[in-house]
Amino acid sequence: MSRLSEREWIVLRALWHTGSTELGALVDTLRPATGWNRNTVLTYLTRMESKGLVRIDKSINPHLYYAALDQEDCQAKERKSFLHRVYQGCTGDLITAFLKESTISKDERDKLRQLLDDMEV
Amino acid sequence: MSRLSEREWIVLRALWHTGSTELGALVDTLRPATGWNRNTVLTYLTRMESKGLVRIDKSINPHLYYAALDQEDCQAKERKSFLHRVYQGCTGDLITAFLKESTISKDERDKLRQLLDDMEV
DNA sequence: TTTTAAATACTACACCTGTAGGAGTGATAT
DNA sequence: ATATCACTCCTACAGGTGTAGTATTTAAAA
Repeated sequence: MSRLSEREWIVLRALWHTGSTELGALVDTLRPATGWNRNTVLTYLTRMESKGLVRIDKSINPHLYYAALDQEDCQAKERKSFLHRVYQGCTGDLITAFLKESTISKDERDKLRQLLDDMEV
Repeated sequence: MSRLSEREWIVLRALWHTGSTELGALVDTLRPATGWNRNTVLTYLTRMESKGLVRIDKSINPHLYYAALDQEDCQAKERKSFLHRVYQGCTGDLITAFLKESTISKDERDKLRQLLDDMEV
């Protein structure tokens, strides 16, 4: 229900990326960036299962771990929370701030312009 | 050092808004939206002081409470964290997502277009 | 100046989070 | 078959967070 923690995002990103994973492979994936101990990852997974963030297929051995939530749903929830927490709902200010500090490519700028144009009724 | 919690944002927003505040006034400001007990607010304030988020002027009575951090700095930190956590650093995707679900006014759209144009070297 | 109302200080407690260690269990390599 | 190594389960523990209650001090009102 509440917001995902930093670590939960890291775990979910890995699971979204790989689809379904055994513990060992997941640990290997995560270790370079995080240095997490195998049991640390396992604890995260089981805690996240009880929160409904992860699904564990225990019918086979080793178990298979899945993200239980849709990535776009999680992003949407996080967007909403961020927008209100940091910008009190003012999307214009938010986008302006991101835009000003970004170094997006010409292509991306064109795509955004296109999006803006499409919004004119 | 670590990210601000939801509650910490709420307290800081109030303090940014009012500049400096006595406890009673702060509680009155916060209660409608939060229902927080006076001592709950006080606990937040003292904990936030030890984290360097709030400054307390104890030379007078009742004490005066201030935000110890700059709002724009906090927003920038949160933007950075959000960008990487949720969009792995891809500002274009992020802005697109916010734009698509927004209902920003024509004025704001024009301002954004202007910003994009200014970015063309 | 005594009562009262507000403010502060101190304490509490349950739940969450980060981070594993140890013990048992199952599969695998020899 | 047995030793080994990964995997799972259970346990632990410190520090953070949400949410106050109690006790004490200060200021204001009567």
